[in-house]
Amino acid sequence: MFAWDDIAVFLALYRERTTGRAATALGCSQPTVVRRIAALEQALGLILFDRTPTGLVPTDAAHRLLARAERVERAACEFTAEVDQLTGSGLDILKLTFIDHFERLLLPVLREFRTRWPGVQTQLLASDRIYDLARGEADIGIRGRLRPAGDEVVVRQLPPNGWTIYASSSSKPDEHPHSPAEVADYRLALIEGAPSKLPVYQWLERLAANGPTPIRCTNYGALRSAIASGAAVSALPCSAGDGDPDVVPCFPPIEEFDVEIFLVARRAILRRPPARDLFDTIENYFRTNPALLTGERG
Amino acid sequence: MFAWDDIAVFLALYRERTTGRAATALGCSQPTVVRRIAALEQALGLILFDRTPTGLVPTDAAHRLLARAERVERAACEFTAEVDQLTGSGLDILKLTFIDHFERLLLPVLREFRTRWPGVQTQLLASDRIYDLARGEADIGIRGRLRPAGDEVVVRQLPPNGWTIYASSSSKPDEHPHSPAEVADYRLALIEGAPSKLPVYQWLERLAANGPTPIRCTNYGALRSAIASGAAVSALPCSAGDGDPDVVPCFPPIEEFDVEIFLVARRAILRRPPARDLFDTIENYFRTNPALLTGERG
DNA sequence: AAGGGGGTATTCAAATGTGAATAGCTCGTT
DNA sequence: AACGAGCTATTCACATTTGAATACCCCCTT
Repeated sequence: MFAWDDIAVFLALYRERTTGRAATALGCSQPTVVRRIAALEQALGLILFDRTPTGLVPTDAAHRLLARAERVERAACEFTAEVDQLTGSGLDILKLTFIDHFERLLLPVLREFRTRWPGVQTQLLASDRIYDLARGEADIGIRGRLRPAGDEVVVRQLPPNGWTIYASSSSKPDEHPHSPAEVADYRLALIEGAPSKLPVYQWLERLAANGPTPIRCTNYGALRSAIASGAAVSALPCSAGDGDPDVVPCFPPIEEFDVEIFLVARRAILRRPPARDLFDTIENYFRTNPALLTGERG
Repeated sequence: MFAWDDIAVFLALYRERTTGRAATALGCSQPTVVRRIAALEQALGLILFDRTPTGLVPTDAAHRLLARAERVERAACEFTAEVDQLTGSGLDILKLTFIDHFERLLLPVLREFRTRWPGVQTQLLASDRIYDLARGEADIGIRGRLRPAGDEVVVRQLPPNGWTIYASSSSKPDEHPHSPAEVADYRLALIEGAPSKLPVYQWLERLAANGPTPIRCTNYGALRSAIASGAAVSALPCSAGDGDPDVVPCFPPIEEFDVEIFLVARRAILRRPPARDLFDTIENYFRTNPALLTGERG
């Protein structure tokens, strides 16, 4: 059996990509990170990172495990959130809830926020459940598709989340499509579950019906792996794909597949300066860097 | 920040009720359990257990935290399940998925199973997601309400899960109802989310509309606390309430609120003797102790 | 009243995990 | 070719955590 704590090491390493940065993120020393990740790999019987002179790069196994690891982290965050409700010490804690991969997109913002307000703790809650901001289950969040309603919440529309087709960054120019019309000629990866209802994946489903047998994935992590490995091409949100060194966009985002995104906060919480600051910072961050969401357009 | 590992200590202690048994369950020594739980309480700023000469009894806070802690545990189990899929070493692992509190109900069975088949590992997967047995995401499970279908799975109907109204075990006879007709006269606790669709809670919703303002809970743990504390009465499945020292049934289960329960296994997995054994043992366990599910009926 | 069995908490030597310093590696630059 | 920046891995003295033994406490039985 492995130590659950080591999952935190895995996540920090996955996000920071070097043992040194992961160590500061975890609040321990660099040798400790080396040992703990080695111990985890040993316990799991699995290589999670390839060691390179520029840092650690996650193996395929690591990509497939990411979603599960994040679930553990979120469950732990919810545990502490509940603790804080019980102790009533929630006064200086901000509960955040973002759609899936946005957590990573906002890492620099959150890091800077934590240094600016060292006394304020931030907690990331699970996003697969719909946290009801009006009831105080979360303070600030980013929601997709449906505009949140109600007097209790303040809503700001962000630049739309663009989507396009991605291929492995190691693929040659002729191994991936260069326009939507060419997509049908390549092996596709499809996603199952809730995301499969997005227009872009429904489009891919229709294309796949007449093309080579598609690869079916149960979550974004697996989908990403399928693309990164070069086994297939598929759609990803630009907010996830554009920052990912292992995949490249095949062409600019397809506007009709844009998904609306909203920054939401409890009205009450915004009276507290740190919350107001974070809210404004996030809004500003995406307004000044819209390409993070929309992708690079012509 | 606390150590995620200590959540495992909390869970073991919650289930075993003594530091000694928790220690053997965790595979560490009794002093370690004492220190780790003390450290956790210190870190959280919360008393989780009252120390008595007969063992540790969970405080109200512990009851409210149980569900969150179990989520962490399940997420961790899913993590290892994924690891085992990746390493292909899943040969001697049985993946189980039960509806919520059944995990605790089956503890004695699982413990005995583990001693009878020491080489076989058991993993409990999250039950809030529907694990598809046919696809091999889980091997053996207990499902409610809908009879699972398909050629890939073997299904056995278990005795129905009975439901009745429970009150605090410290309440006096005149502080709780003695028949369904009297229920409307007491303060009720109601549950939100998926369980609220069960007939028994819909009945309570209707009763509450004309009675004192009800207490609303978001999960079974909170509901149980509300009842145990004496703040309200409400419905619980007999499989959960009858084994709970802090609550007492007010009258025999109401038959019309019975919920059908099915034991399910992948057909393929039953060819392996340990799986077959566990399957038969669980079925037999509930057939010889139907009251565990149905409750004590006049 | 004495004794025994169940529990929690404490002690102390031994095992384990930790961090500062550093070795050793691969790059791009001079 | 030498250098320095940036990284992973190792070393070793030190701090922390662990477990066997045991103290201690409560309660039931004799």
